[in-house]
This record gives sequence, C-alpha cells and structure tokens, in this order.
Amino acid sequence: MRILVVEDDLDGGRVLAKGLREHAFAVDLAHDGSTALHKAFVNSYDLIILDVMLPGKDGREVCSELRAAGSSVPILMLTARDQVPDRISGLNAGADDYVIKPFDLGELLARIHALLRRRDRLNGPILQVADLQIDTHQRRVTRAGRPIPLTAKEYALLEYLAWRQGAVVGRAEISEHVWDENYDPTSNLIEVYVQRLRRKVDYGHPIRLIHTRRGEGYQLAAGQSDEA
Amino acid sequence: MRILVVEDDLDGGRVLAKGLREHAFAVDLAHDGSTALHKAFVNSYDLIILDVMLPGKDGREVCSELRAAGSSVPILMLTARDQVPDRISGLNAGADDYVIKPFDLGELLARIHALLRRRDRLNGPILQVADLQIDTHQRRVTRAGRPIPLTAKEYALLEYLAWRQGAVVGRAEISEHVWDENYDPTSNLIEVYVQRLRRKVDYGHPIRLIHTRRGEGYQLAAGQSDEA
DNA sequence: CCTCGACTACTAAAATGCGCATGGGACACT
DNA sequence: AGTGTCCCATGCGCATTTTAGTAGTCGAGG
Repeated sequence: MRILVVEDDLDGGRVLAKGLREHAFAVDLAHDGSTALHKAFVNSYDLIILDVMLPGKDGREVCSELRAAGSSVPILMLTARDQVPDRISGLNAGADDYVIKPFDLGELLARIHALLRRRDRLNGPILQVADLQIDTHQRRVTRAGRPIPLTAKEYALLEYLAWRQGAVVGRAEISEHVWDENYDPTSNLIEVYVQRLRRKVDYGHPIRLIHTRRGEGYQLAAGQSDEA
Repeated sequence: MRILVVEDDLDGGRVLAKGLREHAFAVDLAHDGSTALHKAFVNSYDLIILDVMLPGKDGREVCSELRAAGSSVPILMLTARDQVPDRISGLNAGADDYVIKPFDLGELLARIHALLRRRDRLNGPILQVADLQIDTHQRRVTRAGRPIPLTAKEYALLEYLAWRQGAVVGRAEISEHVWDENYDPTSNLIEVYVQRLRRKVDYGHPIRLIHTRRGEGYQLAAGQSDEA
C-alpha cells in the first residue's frame, strides 16, 4: 500500500515515513501543497496523509482541490491540538478522518487501516487465499495454521497481491503500490522478492498460490492449472 | 445466484437445499463426487457447497480436480466437528471457506454472502462470445467451460477482437492495439497469431468464432453472414 | 470453366528477452 | 563488530516471439 505524506516539517515527515515503512507501507514525501497535488495526480496512492499547516496552499485547499478534481483517494488530516476548528473545516474540505498532533503511531496506523478497509469494503482485517491467511492489523501471515515470518517488503508485496487476489497484477502496478517513487524499473527487484515470497509461502505445500504469468505479471490464487 | 450442493446424506441435502431456496437461491443437488464434478463442468454455478464426506471421490478430491481444471468458482466446505484436520486439507485443496457441521443456517448464509461479495469485488468484466468467455482480470479464457491457456500476445489479440466483437477489424487496427509502434507492416505476424488462436480456440468446435474477411481483416463473432 | 494473381494459412527454425537463481555489497540498527 | 534487510549485478535456460519460406485458397476476368 502506497502512501503520500504531506508535512512541511522535514524531520517530522521523515520520522513518520520511517514509522510507516516499518509497517510495510511504501511512502512518498511532499513538503508543500503544490508538490503534494502534483504527486497525487501523477501517482496512484492508496492513501494521503495531509498536515493542515503547510506553506503556500494549506491542507484544506489541497484536499478540496483533489476532491474537485474527482479523486476519491482516502485522506487523513493531521491537525494541531489547539486548532480544533481545523477538524471541522478539514472534514468539510473532503477529508475522511483526522488525527490530532502529537499522535501515537499505533493510533495513526489503526486509522489508516480503517480507511483502507472502508475503501475496499472488506469486512475484516483478514485476507484469505485458500489456506493462506493475512492479518493486516497484526501484519501476521500464516499458512495451514503455521506462522510465516516476513520482512516489511515481503509482507507489503504479499498483501498487495492478496488484496488483488485472483487478478493478474502487472509489474508496473506492483512497483506503484509496493515501492515508492524511487523505484528503478530496470531493476529486477520484483522478481527477487517474488522468489523470496515463494520460498516462504509456497515451499512444501501441495498447491502453489503465487503464479507467474509470463509477459503479463503475477497472480495470487488458489486454482491455476498451468496448462490444459 | 445458482448453487450446487454436494452432500451424500439425502435428507440432509434436501433440508439444506430447501433452506437455501427459501433465501432465493437456485439449488442443484449432487450426492457423490463424480456427479458433482460433471454438473460443475456442464453448468456454471456461482458457488459450490461441498461436504467432505462423500462416497467415491471425497470433497477434497472434487475440490482439487475443479481447481486443477482451472475453475475459480467459490467453494465452501462442510466438515464434521471432530475432523478438524479436514479444515486444513480442505483449504489446501483450494476451498475458500469451511463451515463445521452441524451448522446454523444463518451462519452458513452469512458465509455464502461473504464469498459471493468477495467474488463480485474481485471479478472484473467478462467478455463473452457464444460459449467463449474471457475473464479480463484473471486473464483466463474458457470455451465451453474448458480453460484455454494463451500466451501474452495471443491473449492480447483475442481480447482485442472480443472487445470489438462482431466488427470486422483491419490489420492496421490490430497492429496498433496489440503491438507497438515498431510493428513492421510487411511481416506476417498477425496471420501467424490468428492461426495460433484458431488452433486453440476454434479447433474441435462445431462453430468457428474467428472469421477471415478477405481483403478487410478479421472478425470474432458467433454467426457471421457469409456475404458482403 | 479455367487461369492467374493476390491474398491467406500453415510450418518450422532462429532469435529474442523474460523470469529464475544466486551471491555480494550498501546501509542501518543493535 | 555483528546481524538482518534491502538492493544491485550477472549468467543462464527456455518459453515466447519473430522471421522466413512454402503451400493453399479465393475470386475476378478471360
């Protein structure tokens, strides 16, 4: 899941980005409203975290411009404690939720997941593909009841594939959602990580879940006969 | 919504079928694995409810054979309470969910709706030409229920023809959409790929779907008028 | 009805480049 | 310093794509 963090405080932004990356999000940063809008239009984010206080265009303006442009990306606003009216105007501008600074990372993550879930119309935090279960809250993966330890990137990739389960997912889509704007399309990172996931997820199981569609992309699904 | 119930206990099956019909499902019954497989191939169900305990082929076998044949129909397994390992092996065989017998009809209905909802969320637009079906998300093609494996280019060509089904599609249009700007118009690539598609799609079927319009292009359609 | 030329079908071999595997290096955090 | 994750680079096998060549079909005009 790829997130855009818009925050004028450089350090604050970096700290937040790091925290999110540890929880398997791909994070881009923007430090002012115009940059934020530009990035939001160019890339496809799954969520945008928007500080109200920004140089130039403030958060509410960014938000309403996005909505005016027809974007339905979930937006989470950050507001300072003493600016209570900001909450109201933020929601008015089209934000989906707000969090008061200073915030606890755990709470922020909970709100993020709630927004993502709402968008996906998922009923719960568990993604399931055959006997593979992914708890998106705890970031825990099990297959046939056995826990599978994954690194942040491995998890991010698996979760994205699971979120689009059944569909053939192209490399461009994967890099868009699992990596950030610095992804180098000539690298073979995706293949490397798919291979790592296979070792951990598919090894020793009768049916494979991660399928290669040569020339098209990858697919996470239960039933795939590779020939016929 | 059409459901296949596979249950060897005649009374149990009838009771379940009645309960489902009261909730507006169309229900077919099968009492053993082979019949179930046959019905599943001939008809297209929206969901299959599969008892693990069956005479002859058991539920897991039916399940994995369906998956091996490329079917992606949602499968809900019924397992007895004391056969806990069945849950695992059921999911292993490619089932999407399981319910423990004896079950409450309300709970079963909830699971059914959850699976159907998931399918709706995940299933993309399906192109259909006579008995040829193209799932554009899974990139899977079936004719008369049988999966047809295609390479990336073959699929791209077929999807484009299907997208413009009925119309006569010229070579220029095909090369524009299926190949890139470097396409060499003196090559016979299109003819080669049309030929490959015919082998896979039309061979062994009474009606041809891929038609040549001499001097004009090609056409994907069920019944073509042979004059001009 | 036959012939001819243009268009299309089919086959097979050559070339391309995708995806897999693996190991080592950069970087950060302990 | 040590551990682990992420990223980069190389080489290879092989499915797919492409090229090329021959056989076959169609339809109009003689």
